[in-house]
Amino acid sequence: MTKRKVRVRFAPSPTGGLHLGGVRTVLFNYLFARKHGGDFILRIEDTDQNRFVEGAEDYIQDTLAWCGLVPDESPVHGGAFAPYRQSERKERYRAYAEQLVKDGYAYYAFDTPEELEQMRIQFKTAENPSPQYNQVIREQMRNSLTMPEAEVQALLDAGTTYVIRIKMPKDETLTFTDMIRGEVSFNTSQVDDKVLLKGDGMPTYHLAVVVDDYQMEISHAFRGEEWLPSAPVHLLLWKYLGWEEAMPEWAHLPLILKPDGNGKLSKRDGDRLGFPVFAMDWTDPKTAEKTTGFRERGFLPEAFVNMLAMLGWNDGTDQELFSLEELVEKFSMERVHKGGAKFDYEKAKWFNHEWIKKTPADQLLPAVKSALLANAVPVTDDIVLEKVIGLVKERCTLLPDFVQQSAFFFSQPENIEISAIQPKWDDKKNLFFAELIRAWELSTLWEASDLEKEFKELAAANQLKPGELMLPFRIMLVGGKYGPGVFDIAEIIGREATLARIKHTLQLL
RNA sequence: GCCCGGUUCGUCUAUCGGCUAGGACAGCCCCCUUUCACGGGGCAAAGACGGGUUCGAUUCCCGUACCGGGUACCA
Repeated sequence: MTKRKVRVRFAPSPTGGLHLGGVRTVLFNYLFARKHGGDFILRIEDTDQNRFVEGAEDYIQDTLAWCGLVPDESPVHGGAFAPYRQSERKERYRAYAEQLVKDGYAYYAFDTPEELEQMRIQFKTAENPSPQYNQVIREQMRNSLTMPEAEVQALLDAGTTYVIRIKMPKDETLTFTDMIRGEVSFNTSQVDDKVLLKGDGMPTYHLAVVVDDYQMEISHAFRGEEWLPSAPVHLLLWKYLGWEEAMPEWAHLPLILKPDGNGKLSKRDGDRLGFPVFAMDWTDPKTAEKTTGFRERGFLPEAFVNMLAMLGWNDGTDQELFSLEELVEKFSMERVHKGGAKFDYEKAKWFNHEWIKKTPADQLLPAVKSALLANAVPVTDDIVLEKVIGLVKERCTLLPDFVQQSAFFFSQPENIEISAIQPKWDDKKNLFFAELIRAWELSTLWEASDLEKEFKELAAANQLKPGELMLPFRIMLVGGKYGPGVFDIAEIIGREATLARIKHTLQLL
C-alpha cells in the first residue's frame, strides 16, 4: 500500500449502551491513530431508522470522553469531512448505487418482504436451512435481471418501492490481507446479493461503509470479527466503484466472549453473572431498564482501558500494566491475538486495584470524594482526605470500597462491633484503657509512632500483651475489624475524637 | 446445512523449529501483619486429536473434532 495519512474510524450504530467490545474497538483505533500520527474519526452509522435510540449518540461521546479516547473528528467535534452522521449523508449514497446498476454491478429488485419470506420458506431444505438471494435464486425473483426492461422502467416510473442489490459474480475467488489474520479468501458463489440501497432510500451498512470510508479517506478499517463474512461484499464494492487503489487496510478484531459457556458477550451476561458490560450506566429510554457500567461500579478509566487493551493484545513481555501513553507507544495491530477471549471480571477488578494502588492520592481524590459524598460520608477537609486515601487505597479494589475503609475517619462509627471484644474483656483491660485516656490527655505528642510507643509501654506496665489490646482499640476507633493501622487512624482523627471513641465504647462494655 | 475464522494451565496470555512450555488472574499452602489488606515465598494447573515435513515440532502442511462468527431492506 502506498503510504498515506493514517485515518481510522469508529463507526457505531447508536442503538444503546457501548459494550466492552465496542470500547476495545475504539481503543485499538485510537492507539493506532496516535501511534502513527493519524486521525481518529467517530462516525455515527444511523442508517436504520427503526433502530434509532434516543440518547445513544450522546452516550457514545460521553464514554469516549470518560475513557480519554476523544476523536479528532465527529458529529460534535466537526471536521473537514462533515457530516459525520450517515443519516445526514443520505443523499450521497443513492448516486453510487445507481451508478453500480448502470455499470452492471447491481440491479433493482422489487420483491416485497412477503415475497422474500415466501422465497425463504419455499427453498428451505434440510441441507439449506437459510436460502439466500444469490446467483441462482435471483433468477426466480422480481428484479431488473429477470424482468423486461420496459416493465422495470414502468415500475420505476410508477414509483414502486425497490431496493438495489449487488450482483455477486459467479465463482470468483476474492482475497485480501487482514492485518491480524493474514490472507483470507472467499468464493463469490457463497455470497448472496446483499441489499445496498433499502426501500426507504437509505443505504445499508455495506454501501454506506464503503462510500464513507472512501470519502473520508479512511486508511485502515478495524472492526469486529463478525464482519469478516461480509468483507467480500465490501471488497467488490471498492472495486466496482473504481476506488480499489484507495481501499483501506483491514483488521478484524477477535470477539469478547462470555465468561461461562459459549458465545459472544452480551449485556444479558452481565446482568446474569453480576458484572458490568457497558462502559457507563445506560438507561433504555423505551423500557426504562437500567444497566450499570464500569464507571459507576467504581472503575478508573485508566484501569478500564488497560484491561481492554490486554484482552487480545500484549507487547510480548510480561508487562500487564500500561498507561494510555505507553499503549500508544507499544501498540501494534500485528500483535493482536486471533482468537476470541472470554471476559474475566476478576481480572478486570485486579487491573482496577493495581491502578488505585499506583495512582497518587491527590489524583484519586476527586473520584474518591464523590464516592464518599454519594454515601453520606461527611468529608470536608481535602488535606485529611488525601492522607486517608494514601493510607487506605491499597485495600480498595473498586472506588466504593473507600466508603467502608475511610468513613470512620470522618464520623464516629454508628455500630460498634463489641461482640468482637466482649468475650475476652476484663477489668484489667478496662483499667488499661482508663489509664490510656489519662496518659493521652496529657501527652504532648500526637503522632502514630509516639502513640504506639506509649500504648505498648502502658500495656507492659499493666502486664498485658499489646496484641490483646490492639483489636479492642481498633473496634473502638473503627467500629469493626477493618481499616489501616490503628495508630495511624488515631493520629489522623486526633486526640479529641480518639479519646471520645474510647470512652464511648467503654460505656458499652 | 453452507461459508469464514479460531483452538497453549479454570481464565487472559508468552513462545516467531530446540521447552525443564514462561508470566498474570483465580485457587491452595506458608511467612509478614495479633483487623483486613499490601508485600514476600511456595504448590497445583496447558500445547484438542490423527497424520505428515524435519535431526528436532506447541510452532510449518493436511485431515478430523470442538468452539465462535456469518448466513436480514440490523449494524
